[in-house]
Amino acid sequence: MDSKLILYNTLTRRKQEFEPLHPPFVGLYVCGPTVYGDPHLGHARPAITFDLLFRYLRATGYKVRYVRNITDVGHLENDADSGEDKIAKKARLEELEPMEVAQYYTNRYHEAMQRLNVLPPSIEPHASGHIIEQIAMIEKILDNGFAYVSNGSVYFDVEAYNKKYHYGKLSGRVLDEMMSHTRTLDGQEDKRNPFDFALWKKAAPEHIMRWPSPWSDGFPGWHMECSAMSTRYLGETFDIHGGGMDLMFPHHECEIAQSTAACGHDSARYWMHNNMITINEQKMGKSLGNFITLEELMTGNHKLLAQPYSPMTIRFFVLQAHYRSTLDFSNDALQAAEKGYERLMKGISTLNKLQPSATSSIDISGLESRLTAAMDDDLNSPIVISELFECVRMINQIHDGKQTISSSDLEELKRILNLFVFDILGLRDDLQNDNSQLLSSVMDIVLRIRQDAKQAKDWATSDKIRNELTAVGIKVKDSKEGSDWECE
RNA sequence: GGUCUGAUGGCCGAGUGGCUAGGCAGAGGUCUGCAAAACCUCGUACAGCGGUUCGAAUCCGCUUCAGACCUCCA
Repeated sequence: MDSKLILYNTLTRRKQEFEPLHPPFVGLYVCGPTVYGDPHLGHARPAITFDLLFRYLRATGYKVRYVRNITDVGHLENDADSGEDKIAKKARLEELEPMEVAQYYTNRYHEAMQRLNVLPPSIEPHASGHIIEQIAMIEKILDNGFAYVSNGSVYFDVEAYNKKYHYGKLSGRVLDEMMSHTRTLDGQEDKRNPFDFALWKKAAPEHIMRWPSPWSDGFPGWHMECSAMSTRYLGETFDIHGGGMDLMFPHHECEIAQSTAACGHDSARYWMHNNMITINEQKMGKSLGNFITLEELMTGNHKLLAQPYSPMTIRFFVLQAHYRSTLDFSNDALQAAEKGYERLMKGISTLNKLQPSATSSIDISGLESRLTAAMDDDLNSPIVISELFECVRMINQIHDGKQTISSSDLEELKRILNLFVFDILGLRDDLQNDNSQLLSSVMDIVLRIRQDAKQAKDWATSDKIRNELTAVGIKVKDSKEGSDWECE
């Protein structure tokens, strides 16, 4: 496929042509979930966004190493807290081993991702499994003079770093301005400056998750894991770093600072950030308590949900908006996505039933390049979908006998749609179920009986068959050629 | 207060100097014994006020409103 991918790079605040360091290889790192709670709709956005990127890069011939971490340690409750991290806190509440909690929610996350047809990353490293790498990186930062030890903890010296480099280059912040607007919090007496952040934190006696280090028994700071693991698996410099917009500051800013302080140069060349899913125009998030878990969405078991929504409805809903736009949740929007998804899938199954003609009255020559151009333009999946709906209209016109398609065009159309609908957008036809083969044979019999009744103008019988099928969720569709059917 | 986004028809959402996506919902029609599906037609929308331009939803300025980040968060 001939493509020239353009991506919006948060670092430069503009769209740039994507040029990998070592083609055909691409290194992609994305911030994964913190596994202390059930995955919610907010988690679906970055997962699907970067799944789309992963799939598209692969479809265009790149060999991608996609690293997405599991954060199972290291997120402090807050700076004013005793330093106990979230996982340990949750563990005490549930009286479970911390790793049991992490494993449970990791499994839950994987289940949800599988249902959303999100491909597993190439490597899924755990923060707890890379303490050694994190300690080594902290030592390097200390050696380079951009960190200091204080009372068993290690802090990043933002001021020293900013003299040589630019702290704030990603988020557009200026250190001097930040200094004049920073509140002083309690429990920060170990730090030289309030905006210094922890690289290593000494554990309080009651803290369960702890590891030995040259400075104290403790645990790594919030941002260390991503710097350490991206370097470990993708090298000091790699192609793309992704994550949610809310991670831009401080998380990604600190990652840049850490990697630069340790290695002397930038790590990721392209920074990509997906936008948030909002609910009543507010960010959906754990801290706001307005989130809907993916399980609730799929079962409909939540007071805001009018009905359950299938995983593919959710995926389609996410893909119908561009990843850098906020996407507002509502039942109306989800229901529209559900209908749209069904229309697309019905179109694909109609395509597979089409009979070719000697010639084509339709023109599909520009289709693939339009679809590719849309994806190349910073992953514009909404445009891809609008093109696909044009195809559905075309398919239905052919089905209705209003247009014709040659066998070579038919094969080409099937190839292109399979590529974009299933391989790149990652949709799955969930409208077909496992018993479809058997059901289809049974339906053939039933419909033949009904056809006989119609021939005999026995409308009472034919209507009875149709009505009773409708009652169990099977819709009968009559046309000139005969009868067809579909499940609700 | 700082940094940064955004405001598009009933709803969701692309686009971003002239040709004004797409889906859902709605109206009319074709087809059909009826129904459904499908197909055809239709809404002329871009927060407000100025400015630039032959021409702006699209560029510039101001105003209003909303959101994100600045403490864990996708």
